Amino acid sequence: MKELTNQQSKVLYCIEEKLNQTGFPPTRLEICKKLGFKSPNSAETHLRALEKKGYISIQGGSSRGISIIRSKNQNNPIKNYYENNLIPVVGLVAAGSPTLADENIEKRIGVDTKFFNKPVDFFLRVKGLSMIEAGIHEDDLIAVHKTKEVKNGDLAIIRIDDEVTLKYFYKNQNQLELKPANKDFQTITIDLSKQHAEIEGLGVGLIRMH
Amino acid sequence: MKELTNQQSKVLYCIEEKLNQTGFPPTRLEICKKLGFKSPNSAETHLRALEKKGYISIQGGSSRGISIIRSKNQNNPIKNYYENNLIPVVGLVAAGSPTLADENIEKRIGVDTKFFNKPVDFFLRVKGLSMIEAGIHEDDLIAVHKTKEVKNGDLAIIRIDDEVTLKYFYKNQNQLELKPANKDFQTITIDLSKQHAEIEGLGVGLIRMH
DNA sequence: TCTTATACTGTAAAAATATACAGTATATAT
DNA sequence: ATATATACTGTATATTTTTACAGTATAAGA
Repeated sequence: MKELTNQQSKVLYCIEEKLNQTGFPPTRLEICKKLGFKSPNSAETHLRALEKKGYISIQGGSSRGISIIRSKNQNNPIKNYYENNLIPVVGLVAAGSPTLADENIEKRIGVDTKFFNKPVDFFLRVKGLSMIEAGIHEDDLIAVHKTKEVKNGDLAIIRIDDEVTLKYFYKNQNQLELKPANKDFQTITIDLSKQHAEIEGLGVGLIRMH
Repeated sequence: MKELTNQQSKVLYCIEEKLNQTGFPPTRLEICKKLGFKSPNSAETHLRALEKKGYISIQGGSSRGISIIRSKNQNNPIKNYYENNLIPVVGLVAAGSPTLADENIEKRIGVDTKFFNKPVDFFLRVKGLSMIEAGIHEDDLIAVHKTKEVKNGDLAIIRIDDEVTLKYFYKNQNQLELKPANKDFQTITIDLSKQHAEIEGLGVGLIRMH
């Protein structure tokens, strides 16, 4: 299904909301009022876009003739929610691998996988203060996208033997540098011809609970 | 609940059917066509009777403004889903109030309200660097729990006139101190007997997208 | 008997609504 | 370079829709 723009999502939500509140869909003008548009045509064009992308159908010549199209795996939002959104939280123990094996999963949390810019495969609980100058605190959760494609300067999750670490990634030929964001910590330098390092993934987000 | 006549039941069923088929209620004329009436007033009077007996409510001045009144315990899973999981993100503009008015909502994101330790009412997008030493960066999202109950040292969202700010909260009698987490910024001191400050809520979490 | 509710037809006007058309502007893809 | 999609304002009009009013008729209750 084609992705919606921010504005299109708002219009779709506006329709859902009106349906939930009143049992009937909004008019163009009601959408405008709700979202601050000044021309009924603003609503109209968004509705046409939503129709084109298959999210709604519009019955021409009828007032409020908007139907939300619910595809098969969409029609049970609660089931869908739990299947798609309970992401595991993995504790980063001193010498442990961040695998998704059950014994490493602290809990699961309800976050949309598509919430961050890249899909989230798991969350990693941060230990230590090595990244504090990057605003990454102890016990923060780092949203990790599993990938081997990590560029220089990226926040990466790297495993060296059984030790997992979260650092800035820099690589030149066979030399791998893992830089902390804390003056009190030293850069880890690895000669890849002598020692193996596994790229576990990319840090694509952060969640903190106060 | 008052009993319905045969014809009134037919009209009520006609509304249900239309809702199931299209997602929006019928017009007077559509009811007439379905039930064989020749005057829109036939439908009108039946609708008034249904309203009087408490089966539907009619929103005057609106097309298709018919809502079927359902007993309280009938839970609506879709409504429930959206209430629980699509949390608004509010942009913290330089001089703006973090209200949930639609024009201030950037978008909505799929996060369980119960995910943080306290329920999240909205997310606030951080502007500026005044809290950077607390690991709060520009464009981070602060999960806000709407409350007036804020203790000294808490991360609070405070509105002074139209200006909204995120700071550490300290209060002694009439003196309110809002402390930044950045050496380059100064503590805001407010004499509450002279100036009003509104507690908008408590920061209960943080989300960052890389 | 008189009122009230039900159950309709028929007409008309006011109000709500959809929708086309003419613009402006920006971003992205081809 | 030229389309195409997005994201709007603003105006106008045809159509849809509500809703009031004027009737007719039957049945039930006070």
